[in-house]
Amino acid sequence: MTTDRRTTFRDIKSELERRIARRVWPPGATIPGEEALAAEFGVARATVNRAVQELARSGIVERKRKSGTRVALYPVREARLSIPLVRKEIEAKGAAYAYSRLSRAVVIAPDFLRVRLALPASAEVLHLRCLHLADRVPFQFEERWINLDAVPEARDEAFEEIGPNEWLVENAPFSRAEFAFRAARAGRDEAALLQVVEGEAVFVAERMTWLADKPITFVRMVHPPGHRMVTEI
Amino acid sequence: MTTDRRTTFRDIKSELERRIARRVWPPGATIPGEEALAAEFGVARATVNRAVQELARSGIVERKRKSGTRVALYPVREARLSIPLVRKEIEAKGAAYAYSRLSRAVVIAPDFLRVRLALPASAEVLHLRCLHLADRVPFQFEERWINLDAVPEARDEAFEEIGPNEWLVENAPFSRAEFAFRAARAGRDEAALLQVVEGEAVFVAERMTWLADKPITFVRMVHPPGHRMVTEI
DNA sequence: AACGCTATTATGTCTAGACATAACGAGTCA
DNA sequence: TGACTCGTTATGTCTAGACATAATAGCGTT
Repeated sequence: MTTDRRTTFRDIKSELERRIARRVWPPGATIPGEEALAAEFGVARATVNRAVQELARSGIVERKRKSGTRVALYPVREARLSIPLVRKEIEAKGAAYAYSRLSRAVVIAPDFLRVRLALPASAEVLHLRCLHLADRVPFQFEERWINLDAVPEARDEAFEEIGPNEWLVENAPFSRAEFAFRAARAGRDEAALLQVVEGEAVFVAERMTWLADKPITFVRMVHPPGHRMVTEI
Repeated sequence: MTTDRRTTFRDIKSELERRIARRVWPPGATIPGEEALAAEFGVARATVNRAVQELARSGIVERKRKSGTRVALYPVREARLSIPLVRKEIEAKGAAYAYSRLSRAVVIAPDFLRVRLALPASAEVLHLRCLHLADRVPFQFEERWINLDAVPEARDEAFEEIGPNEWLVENAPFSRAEFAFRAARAGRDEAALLQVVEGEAVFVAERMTWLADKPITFVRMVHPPGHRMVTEI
């Protein structure tokens, strides 16, 4: 006996995907309207709507009122890149996490930071340097600046037990963030901390965050060679 | 006269976001059920459902049947990383795009590829090496392998005018892709092609794609130093 | 105490129908 | 010819009600 469940929006979504993949509807073609698809699959229009909307969100089709829905010519594939806490990332690998604060100082924001975060002249920031280890091996060197005007509570935190990342997650929510990833050569300090040869290729991730247009923090995270940032569609 | 439109799921979503940001519901707290929120906002439960589901998708809350919805303790922030065609990427910068095929050969899949794509022994693949330039400056070195079992048409394409990326977009759709990003040191060949010093830190992006569990292609894209991959939330 | 069944509960999804809204095209008027 | 208006159409969203499903808590049995 077949378990004849009713058709879900998922069924419809994957059937539409299949047709697009098999070029029943080639790139650029307009696919039938929601009404027609609803009739074909024997479901309510809302169900078709949900299926097609999800396809649109993932960039496989493009929708426009009145014009209809068409298969995207150059699908802008979007990978979702999840950015967990370092600790979570390390624990997810099954490794033991360890954290160490290297230095902490309240300083006048250096020029490059003033420019990038649009800080006023002589703004005070908290400068932190930390190391995150996985199974006692250096995993990430973190260099962070926190805008003390936006997060004055940071002035009273030593960051000896808890990493700035985790502390900020709990104490300073952000509404907008900007990420950048690049390759760089390890400087003398970084190389020593990460226990690699000076000049080695390191993976650098930078992040700036804001809460309602007020800059919160800028962080540079340096990973030793071999580190891979992975994602999928 | 105020245009009193009715409350949409967007209104509800942003109100919930606001409450979470202002710690009306601190991290870890359980927020009211859909029924209760629907009553509060004076809307149908389906409307609340959509709002909360979108929050769940972006990682701000976590939902579980029976247990309810709670504010994520460590919100797994998800950046959307759009992966356009190289050509589009270069043109978007306002630079002139140029493409050049360096080599093309049908070969037995090398071991590392066989393993990564789970190809049978002695599977034939098309090996391509190409260069993409922005304003005559090397922008990306592309080394690609195409599974000829999955995409036999590739055997008849010279790839002298059109890049494998664009060709595949139009001729071999994929349903799943896996990306990896890392830093590496430029080998002798790569360095020469990208016109950088050997051993320089280059940004490497790798991508594997499948169509319904059938491996399509593996590509290694190497960018010269200075390249930044940027995204935001 | 350990196990397995059952009722309960919150979310997940579907339906049928309705109105809203963007965008195009045709017809109207200056 | 050009600007404006209005109807048409496909998608966008909401409602009210229903059933589905996962997960838990509590109960009873061994």
